[in-house]
Amino acid sequence: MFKYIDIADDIRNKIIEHEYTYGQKLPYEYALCTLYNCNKETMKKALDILVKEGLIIRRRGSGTFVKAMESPNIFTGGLSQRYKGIKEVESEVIVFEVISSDKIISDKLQIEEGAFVYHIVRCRKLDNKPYSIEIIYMPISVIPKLKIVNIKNSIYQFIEETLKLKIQSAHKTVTGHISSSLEQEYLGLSPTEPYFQIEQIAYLSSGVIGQNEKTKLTNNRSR
Amino acid sequence: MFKYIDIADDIRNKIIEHEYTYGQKLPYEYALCTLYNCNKETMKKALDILVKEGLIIRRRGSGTFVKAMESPNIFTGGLSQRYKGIKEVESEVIVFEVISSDKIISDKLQIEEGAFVYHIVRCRKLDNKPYSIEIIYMPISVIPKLKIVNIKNSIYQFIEETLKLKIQSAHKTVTGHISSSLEQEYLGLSPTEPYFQIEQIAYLSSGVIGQNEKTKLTNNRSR
DNA sequence: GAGTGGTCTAGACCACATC
DNA sequence: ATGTGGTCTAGACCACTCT
Repeated sequence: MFKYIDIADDIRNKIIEHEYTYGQKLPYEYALCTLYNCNKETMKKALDILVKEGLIIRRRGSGTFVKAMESPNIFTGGLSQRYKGIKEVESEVIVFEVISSDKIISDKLQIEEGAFVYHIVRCRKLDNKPYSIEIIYMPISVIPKLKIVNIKNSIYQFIEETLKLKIQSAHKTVTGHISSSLEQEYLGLSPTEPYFQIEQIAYLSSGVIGQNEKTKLTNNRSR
Repeated sequence: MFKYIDIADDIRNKIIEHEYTYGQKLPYEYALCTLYNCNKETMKKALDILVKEGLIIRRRGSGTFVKAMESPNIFTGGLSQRYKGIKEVESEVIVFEVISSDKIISDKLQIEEGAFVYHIVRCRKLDNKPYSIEIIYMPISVIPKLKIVNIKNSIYQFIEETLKLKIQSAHKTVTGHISSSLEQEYLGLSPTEPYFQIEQIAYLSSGVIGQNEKTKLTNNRSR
């Protein structure tokens, strides 16, 4: 019925059938436009669908890449959330260490088993009431100089504002669990009280750090 | 930084501050374009943001409306989901009756307390394994002629294909719960096993039934 | 500077809703 | 028939990345 949906379907099939393989760069946008005989905006609509589905990633200035098996840069799990709302949040850092990754973690992050990763456990508080435990595993190669003060608040904020790196995309999956003893202790749950687990995999816009100092943050909204 | 985000911010503020009130029709798209000095596509991008946020609803041929307090047409709750995946689904109908709505239900559906609603409880099965219980409340005025055969499979499908009504939008909220005895019985959960509750409120594109018989369903995808 | 995506526009045409 | 949104286009310009 609609061109951009047809195009998205076609490209999705090519990804599923490995005609476009993991990590591969897709043809230049205008080349795709020629191929599908459509306009750039229409192509963008089509590709935006696949971006939402997590199949591809688009990098301004670089290109469009098939994402599925590409390495995420951060893996956070076990964010057990009890309340929503946008308020000031504080974090109590429970664990901050560098460990050798086991199979599960190395799989999630697509790194070599045994590679060193930060292991961070934070208890996040809202109005002094704990509302979530966040467990983060992140390869030390992403931010070799991470310090404990950096993770007292939002790690994402630290990454974006201090290190001038952009979180390119993040995908979340939600599952339900019975609270473990760790959660019970820090969140004050009863032994059978369930909670949410949100697993998030984040991608930086570039795997490489630094040399972005010239980037300016323009926060001025027009109007 | 970007015009369409600024416009969305501005209109969102006007909705929050009740400058545009619940149920009100927003100005014609081109009028908004004039107001914000922008193009139609840009305006669409802006409004699409608010659609995603659930603040407005857009009806082709009718207009754009502030949604928050508008009456949903269907309220389904307690869909406790254990597995995901797209496979064939069967439904065992556990309850199919018409009841008088209590306060909670009438609030959710924005109808008069005591108004008659269908009360449907279905156990959905995947490969003969129960995976969810779905509890639906729907004003009888939406589909006065609903029969039990119609709900053996997807109610949404029935509504869309047989009655030629379009589900205009649906919003879901997800919460976690300990399984109740009902869920334990039908899903075979242990007493403390948690599950998901997905509460969904669906809006039809029109509150009025019938007289849409001329609508054709064109399923032929080009290419 | 060259390559690549993102935004924005003006205008055409189409699909659906309402009268 | 008229009002209203949705899609699509051609082209301009901007923002970011990489070398």
